[in-house]
Amino acid sequence: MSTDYDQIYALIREVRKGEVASYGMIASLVPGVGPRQVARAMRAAPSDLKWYRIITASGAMADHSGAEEQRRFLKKEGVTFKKNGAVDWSKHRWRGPSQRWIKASVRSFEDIMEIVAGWGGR
DNA sequence: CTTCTGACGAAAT
DNA sequence: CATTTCGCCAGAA
Repeated sequence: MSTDYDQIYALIREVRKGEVASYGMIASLVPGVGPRQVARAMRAAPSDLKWYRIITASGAMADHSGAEEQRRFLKKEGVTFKKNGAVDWSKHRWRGPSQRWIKASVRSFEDIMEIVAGWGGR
């Protein structure tokens, strides 16, 4: 549904330069949406969306044709990688949505906080 | 309606 | 770590 996609895009716009989020992290904030749906939304992502800030839970680039390009974009934004080539989550993990986004969410502030806490802030 | 297919994820091996 | 297995679930065929 287009509505879900818009929710997903809105969240990704919350991820700032030098930060990265996983498909699962984004999905967990949109009721009824799973990781695979976030991935599906990426295929039709608006050209101005910073799609490359979304990676897999393991820290690797998802398996798609633009993976190499994605790695370059992230590097250019200052994202660092570990020996195995995966993004260093402890240094670049997205902190969560802004206050403004939370207010617009159907979910309670507490629920959002619990979800974000589950990402293991480190 | 049934099957197949993923820019995924968590757990098991 | 790397691989495999299975759960998920919206679209396409």
